[in-house]
Amino acid sequence: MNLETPRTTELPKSYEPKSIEGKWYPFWELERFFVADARSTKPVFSIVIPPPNVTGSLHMGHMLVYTLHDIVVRWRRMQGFNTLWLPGTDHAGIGTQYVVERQLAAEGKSRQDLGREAFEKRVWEWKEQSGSTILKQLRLLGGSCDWTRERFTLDEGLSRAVREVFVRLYNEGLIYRGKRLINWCVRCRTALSDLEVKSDPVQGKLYSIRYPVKGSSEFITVATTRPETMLGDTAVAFNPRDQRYLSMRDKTLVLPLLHREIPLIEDEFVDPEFGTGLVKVTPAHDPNDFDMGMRHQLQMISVMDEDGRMTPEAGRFQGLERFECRREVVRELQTQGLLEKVEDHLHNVGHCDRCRTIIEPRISIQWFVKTKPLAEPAIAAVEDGRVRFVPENWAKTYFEWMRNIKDWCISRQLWWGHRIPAWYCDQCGEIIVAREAPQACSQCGSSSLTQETDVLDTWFSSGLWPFSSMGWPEATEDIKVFYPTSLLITAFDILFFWVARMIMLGMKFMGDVPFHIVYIHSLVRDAEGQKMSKSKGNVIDPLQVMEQYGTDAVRFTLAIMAAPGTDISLSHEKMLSHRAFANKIWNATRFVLMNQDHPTRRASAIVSISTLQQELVCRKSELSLVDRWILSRLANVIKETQISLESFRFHEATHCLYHFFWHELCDWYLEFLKPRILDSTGLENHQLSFRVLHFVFDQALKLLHPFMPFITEELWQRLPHEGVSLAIAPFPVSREEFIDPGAEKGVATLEDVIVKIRNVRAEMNIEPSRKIDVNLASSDPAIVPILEDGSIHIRNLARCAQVNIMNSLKNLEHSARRVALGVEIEIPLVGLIDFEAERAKLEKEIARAEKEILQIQQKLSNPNFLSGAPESVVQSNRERLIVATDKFHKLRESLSRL
RNA sequence: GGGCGGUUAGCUCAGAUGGCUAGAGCGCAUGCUCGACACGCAUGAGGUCGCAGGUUCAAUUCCUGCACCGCCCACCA
Repeated sequence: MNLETPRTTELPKSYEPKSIEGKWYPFWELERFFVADARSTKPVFSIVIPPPNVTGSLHMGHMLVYTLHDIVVRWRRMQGFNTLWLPGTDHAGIGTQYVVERQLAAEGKSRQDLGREAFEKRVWEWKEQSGSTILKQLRLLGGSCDWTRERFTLDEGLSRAVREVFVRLYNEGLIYRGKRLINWCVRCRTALSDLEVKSDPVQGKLYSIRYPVKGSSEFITVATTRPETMLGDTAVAFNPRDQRYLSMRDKTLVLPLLHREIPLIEDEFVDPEFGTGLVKVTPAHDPNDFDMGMRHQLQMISVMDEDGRMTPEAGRFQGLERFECRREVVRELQTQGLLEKVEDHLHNVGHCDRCRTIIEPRISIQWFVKTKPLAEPAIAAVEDGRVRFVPENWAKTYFEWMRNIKDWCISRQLWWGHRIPAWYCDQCGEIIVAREAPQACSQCGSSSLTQETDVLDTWFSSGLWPFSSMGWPEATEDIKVFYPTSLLITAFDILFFWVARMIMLGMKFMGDVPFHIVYIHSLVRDAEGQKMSKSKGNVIDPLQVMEQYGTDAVRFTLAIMAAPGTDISLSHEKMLSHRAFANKIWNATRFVLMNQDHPTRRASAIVSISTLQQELVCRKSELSLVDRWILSRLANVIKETQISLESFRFHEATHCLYHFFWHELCDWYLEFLKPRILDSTGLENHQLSFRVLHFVFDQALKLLHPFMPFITEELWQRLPHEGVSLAIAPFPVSREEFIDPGAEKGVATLEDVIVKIRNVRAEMNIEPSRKIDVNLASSDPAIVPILEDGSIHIRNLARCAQVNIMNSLKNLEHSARRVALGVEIEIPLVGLIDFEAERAKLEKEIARAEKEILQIQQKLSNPNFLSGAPESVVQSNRERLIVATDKFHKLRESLSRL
């Protein structure tokens, strides 16, 4: 037990986040509170970070996902779990390479100028220089990661895991090398997976081209958006159900410009309704055509190279850039009278996800993962609930994709990444796939081997993250203890890229799911609901707003807005109001601190919290109504917080705590207590009340700590406390003994009575300093003792001189009457207000209202006004009339009561 | 073309398995230098819960259709 004597340090009147945020993180880290223990016997809670791009810096999306991580992790840690939050970064192959290439471009250089080795060195340097930025920022926001376990996807250990997986999948035939049509980015000069292609609408043209029929003067017409690809055509197709072309089925066509003979084929794929019902088939440059080419054993002619320039196959168009070639082809066709028509055509075109260049479907030799066999167990794992999605409708999206999964192109012609562990024998061409570089060819024994130059898709290594980060393929302690992880928190946009692949690879190599729950968080948008982007200039920088409003306020804002399934429209107003909440916490606690030093209250600080709680349970009968009430409310709030957190309803947990702290604890409980606290005579029961107060604040700060770690730690350390840090203090547990519906109902009645009296005071303009008498009556025998008990509070909070509790009201003239929850209220007004003056005031206002009504009515009955004035003006006058009439009636009512 | 989500106060949004006087923050109005807090306190105004049907004793909540907005996937050349 570590108890400190209360401090009397003067605290600033308003909360200054900067003055305290800096000191706690180093303390937590130094004390190793966040380090998980593989040998602990406590129940385990583990989570791995979605590794950010190593060269990235914190944006609001990160801030949200890390805040949610930290809330869950801190909560579980306080609950006594052996908690691991494993941090790290991703090498982000194409992304990082693109960034460094742009840097080089600014120096007027290309990666080819440097050469592979020098380029890789350059990227590593960049990584060393900027690689820890985002992790430093993660500390700033309070992320309670276990830094002793930090990993990087290109670490030696993780690279070993990558090679191990590659070799095993290859040996099982689940990785193969093949010549396929893939998505090619001519700028990045690499293959991409289907997921890395984003299709955007482009305003293009649809060209109708005539293909002459061999041995006749006839021709047929095909339509295309990409005339340059016709140079690679190896057939024209129609649907066999299409009667129009059946008679032509055996004809041969002559490809314009190149005069190559191509067949007319029949294929179900062709839609007879579109265009002429005839499709040119270019197997080497279109996915659908590729499939047709495979079905009909068509020749595949590549007319474009890896830079998007025309190959020798394109005849005299060789060397032209692809769009230049398009113009040339069109012009040539036109000259020859083969261009029938050109129409505007809006269609979707694939773009490189990274650099936005238009994708070129291209045939090349690449490495693929055969995904179907991996997908099956991964689908089953979600079907039978071993992996659960929150919100659960995401499972549908997951199934949809997984059930239609296509093979995954994993090779990239990049230099930054895991080099594929395959070697080619220069002698016999044998392919050797191995964990380490082989000495000699397994086939011919030649020692002249060349390693594959391609690297792997970044997501290949990310897909192993939950176990590679824990030391796999070694059978480490960490894997035994922390795998499968408890939870994954991530955004929906990497559901396929990452989540699906982790499930597939986890099932395959660990024989178990990588996590039990996938929580899909929402997108952070700006106040207008727009996506944040640099070009729109609506980006909110987390570091800047953390500075401006305090980290805790920003965290709290994100959490309270994180309703599952809806996007977050982040605004400065929201963060401002939660900064105010932090300030409220600060000042309420400051109030307690300012008053705890009185000798009669010291006693409350001498016991531990658990002892104090037990004492309050035992002495419940001695507690006052409001003490029993706040303890009951606290117990219910703990329960609600618990339930909300268990179901990832962060917005509910935060709402509940916000309301409890501000509107119950501060607005009512502290106000109820003030007279006692300020009374320094030191009566025994005051001391008990103070113990309740102390207990409630301890619990409230603990409840808030996962959301607002800095301010709560600071204040808790200043209060008498047990333990060295809130970070490892026990999370409150709801005690049934404190739940007291009677007290809750009683205080609700008191509050309502007080509100109704204030209501009258405000309406009648009774000066705040003027004390009034009230008569209260209730037919409910249970309420009478509550009123008697609470009359002191009614006097204090409604500023009453006398509170008379009676069987029935006196029915006084010149009084105001109200009904609260089961209580009738009567307030004598004689002597309180100057009836004459009050009446005169009201009559004057009534006259003014009448005049206004008359004026508007006159206007509205004037046909000239109605026809001449703009509709908006007429409408606003109608509205004004309604308002004025309403006001008039209210004033009349008040007058009649006087 | 298929799928998902949204439509509730002036604004931004909560309202899980149907029943509360439909809530919060900001904003607005009025009044408060009441010994924690003006980043505050008190009081108040403001809602046909997108539209049309249906189920039910009861629908903001469940079902069907429609309208508008946003997103994802697949794409017809």
